[in-house]
Amino acid sequence: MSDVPTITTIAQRAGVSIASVSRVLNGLPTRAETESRVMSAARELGYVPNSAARSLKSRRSNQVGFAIADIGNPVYLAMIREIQPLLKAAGYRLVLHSTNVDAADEIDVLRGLGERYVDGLIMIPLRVTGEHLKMFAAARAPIVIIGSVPEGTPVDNVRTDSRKGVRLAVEHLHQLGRRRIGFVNGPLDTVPGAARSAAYAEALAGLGLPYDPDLVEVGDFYRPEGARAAARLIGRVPDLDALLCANDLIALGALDVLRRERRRVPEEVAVASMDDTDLATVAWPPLTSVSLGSAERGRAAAELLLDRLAHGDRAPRVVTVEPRLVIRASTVGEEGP
Amino acid sequence: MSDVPTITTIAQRAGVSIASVSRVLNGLPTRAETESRVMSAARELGYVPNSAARSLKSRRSNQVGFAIADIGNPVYLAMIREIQPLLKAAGYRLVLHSTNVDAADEIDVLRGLGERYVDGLIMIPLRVTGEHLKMFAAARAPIVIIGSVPEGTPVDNVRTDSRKGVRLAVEHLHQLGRRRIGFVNGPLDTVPGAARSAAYAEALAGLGLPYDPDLVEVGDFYRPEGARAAARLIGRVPDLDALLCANDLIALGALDVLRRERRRVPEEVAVASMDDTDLATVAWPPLTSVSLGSAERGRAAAELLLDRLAHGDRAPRVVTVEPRLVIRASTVGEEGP
DNA sequence: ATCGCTCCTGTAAACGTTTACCACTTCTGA
DNA sequence: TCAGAAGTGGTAAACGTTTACAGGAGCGAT
Repeated sequence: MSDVPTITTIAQRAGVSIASVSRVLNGLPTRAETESRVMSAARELGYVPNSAARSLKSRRSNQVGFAIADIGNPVYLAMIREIQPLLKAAGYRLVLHSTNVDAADEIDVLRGLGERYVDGLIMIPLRVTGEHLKMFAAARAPIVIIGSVPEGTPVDNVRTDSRKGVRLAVEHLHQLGRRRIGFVNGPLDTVPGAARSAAYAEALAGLGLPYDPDLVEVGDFYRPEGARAAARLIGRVPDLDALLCANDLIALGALDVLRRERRRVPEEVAVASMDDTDLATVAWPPLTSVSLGSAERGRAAAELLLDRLAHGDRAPRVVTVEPRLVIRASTVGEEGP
Repeated sequence: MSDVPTITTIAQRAGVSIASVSRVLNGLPTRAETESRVMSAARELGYVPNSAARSLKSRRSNQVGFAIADIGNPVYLAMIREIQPLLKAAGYRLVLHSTNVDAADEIDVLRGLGERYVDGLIMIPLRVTGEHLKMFAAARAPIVIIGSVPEGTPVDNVRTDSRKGVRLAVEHLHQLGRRRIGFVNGPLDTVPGAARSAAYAEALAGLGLPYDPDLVEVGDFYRPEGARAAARLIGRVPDLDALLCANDLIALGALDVLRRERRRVPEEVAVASMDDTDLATVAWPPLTSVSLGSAERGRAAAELLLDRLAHGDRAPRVVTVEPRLVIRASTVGEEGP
């Protein structure tokens, strides 16, 4: 294969200057003959513009980053499915960063913004440290954060009212007559863990139920540890009649345990969870789960970013997505909806 | 915010030339004093190298593309989970292309290789057209294809013996005494659809079972259509005693239908599928599924690509991953393994 | 014929790096 | 003391684009 053709090659072949070539290729007004000479030279050579050179000159990479803790979690998947087509339609490529649940890795991604290989970033930080805030403020490219950030942080923000989401689930279980409502949470030093922990206590208080620390167990956000945490909880509180899990993966683990222990769901223990991922409809019984609008959040984040990329500066905006309880058999049994 | 610092800014501040700055930043031998002056200037300015300029000069983007038909399918997810860390460890970013099950979109991605925004590409084409082959041959960056390509195609290739995979499943069902083994497949004009179709017929022949076209139903590779196809099949062949599904999503749809029709699984109808994604262990009953080694294939593809990126030209290589039958309750019941 | 206008195109600079080449300094060994 | 080697750093070119600027052709109006 000979050398890769550049506009210089085209210019020689067409007998014009590189400026004319560039103008033709970018659709600027040109004499018809010049245009056709350039176009056919380009076609014959199989010319494709070099994106590095174009980026260098134009100061735009046409790429957007999406940084998540772990692709394994289907919540993020639902978001990517919304984000990717939107970006593509707007002419951006998607650069995926999976940060392995590692805050230092997240900081690295933020620092990487300085390299300008992306024009903007959507990030779902698992925890927001002071370091994060410093990087947000110093960032040289627009950032959209999915999850909560402190007031006044100079980034666009898409959040969900997870407090209300937890309340919806707890009230639902309460309405079904359950009074010993256990809670299996993820790490308390993560954004969702902390929020759900507070919300659980608040929801109980709102219903006049006592907060019993024995009813709470903390693990991580994945199925195997979810199963272990649920087992600890059930072992400790045999008269448990409902279980709220901080996400669907934890709930799958809990279902595994309940099945092993031959506790009927929902007759003996009703199970509800959060995120309403695809897994909720795959599990048996299908999981009652609080939808935190993952798809909507993904879409909103992409729209915020694209808007900012297109229209430049404006005040940071906050979009809030309403949670929605999706009732399935794991709380109401098969005769349910 | 003032202007973004470049090596020129640093050079001025440190009182040296840009060449020295570049040398220091790249760790080339330099006098200690120069080095420290440059380093502190860089630190004070918060310098971050510009990736477009670096790419332009070095002719490497430090990015690798991964093109799949649809992120929704958990098979691809398993692959990304292997690929991403490997690439990251080698200093490459991952650019994700979801092509919406659209061959023209795939061609676009291949054409995009000419832009040189990635140093290499891993692709899972849903069908391999002549156009694909032409692009493979003309590609200006290394390509790894997951799935089968014709002999002699100048790309690295990771494949799995899906023929054998289907045989494993059919033989398993046969061994369980099933004789009316239905097959729900995806589109026949896709690589996996065609391969599995042929393999199913072959496996039956190998067992001396007749091939009955009534036992085969074609839909797409997703759950809703999987359910519809399974319903058609069951309606047409009431004495069906086993169902092989071309992937896990189809099987989930089939389970939905069987549950609705109150056919016990596996007592009345044994269900087996292919891909062995996470969903297989979430479903109820857990799905017997043929693992086509998605994780291994992802890892192998990443390793092939990284090897080629590091060591340049060599003959195209083919890696084959052995399928493995994972037996669960959907064929052998709960007393199973 | 000259002027001014429009339209087109070429020259050259710029984007931010890396690196070949050369000049200068310092050191080593006879 | 001096030749030569080794070490160090500056100048400038190059990567492949886009684009400001200016020059030239063509044309209608004076």
